[in-house]
Amino acid sequence: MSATTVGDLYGMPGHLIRRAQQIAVAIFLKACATVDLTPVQYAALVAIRSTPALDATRLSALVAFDRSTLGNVLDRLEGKGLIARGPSPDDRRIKRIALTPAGAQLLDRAEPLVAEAQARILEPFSDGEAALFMRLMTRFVDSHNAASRAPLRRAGGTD
Amino acid sequence: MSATTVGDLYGMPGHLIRRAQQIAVAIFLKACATVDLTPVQYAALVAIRSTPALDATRLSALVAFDRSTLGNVLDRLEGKGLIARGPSPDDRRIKRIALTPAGAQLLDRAEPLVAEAQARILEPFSDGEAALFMRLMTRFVDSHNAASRAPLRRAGGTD
DNA sequence: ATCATATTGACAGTATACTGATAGACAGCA
DNA sequence: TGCTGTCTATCAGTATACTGTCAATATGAT
Repeated sequence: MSATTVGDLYGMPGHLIRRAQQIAVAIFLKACATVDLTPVQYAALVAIRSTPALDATRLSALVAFDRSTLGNVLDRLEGKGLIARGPSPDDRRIKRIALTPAGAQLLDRAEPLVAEAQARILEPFSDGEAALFMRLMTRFVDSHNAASRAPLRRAGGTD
Repeated sequence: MSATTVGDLYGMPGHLIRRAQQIAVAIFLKACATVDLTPVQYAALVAIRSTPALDATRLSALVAFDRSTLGNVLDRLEGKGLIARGPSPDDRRIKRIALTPAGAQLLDRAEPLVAEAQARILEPFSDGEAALFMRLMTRFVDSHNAASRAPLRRAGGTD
């Protein structure tokens, strides 16, 4: 039989990945408390800044968000005055998304904080281990890219 | 200067970990569709089975859930008839949690499915890489254990 | 015994994420 | 032109998480 025990749980990749995500988010939020940004909001702002005339569907593919979730994220960013949404001249289905000046300014302030958070996330590792960790994780998400509902699709030209 | 671009995002540990979690959950849910269990629900059931006279607070520490979230998880498990909650004879604040026969049976059915999901999660890796991945992840969550709101605390005796 | 403190379970509020459905708009084809 | 299929944004429903708060209950110190 060999029924699973709590101890077995700790050795399951799914459990470790869930814990890692809990931890990474907590570190990010703590580091970015002064700019009041979540990891997802930060990623959205970065993608919006570096991609002109972006629409929600393309944004969701760029940063691997679920489309259904993205609408709420954008609502919050718009509510905070960090982005603006307007109609597209070409296609009336599309809403174009752009940073406001306030959004661009906040993003500038956020960047060093995010860099610090990322460094803190890798703190348990030596330089070599960190590189190895990143290589393994990159291969993991690349190999499994199609497995989640929100697969990442890199932009055509802009980045 | 050197403003972050979308491409930089892909190389951030936080982003990779978020993607990995998306992927691992998707694989789990697909594998366990026939038993209708989420990763968190499965972990709760395993912990409940292997720990007699468990209460919610101790359970949350065992599997590193947030206590506020755990109440809802237990509500759902109770609604599905998989667990039962009753008062403790010693302490009227505490509700004891136990598996129902239906819960035990479902857990038995779930276990091979979960094992398959865990194997599929590690599929991108060779055996050696998978072991390395697990070692790095284990050290990661152990080192950062205190960083999240729901740090894991292993049980005293039972496991 | 009483009072200060801690613990337990619960709740409201916010944010992320997925499923599935829908309405509006576009594009290619008969 | 009208039909069909596709794409866009959005919504309802469910599940996971975190913050902060609260009342009821225990516990330890006095």
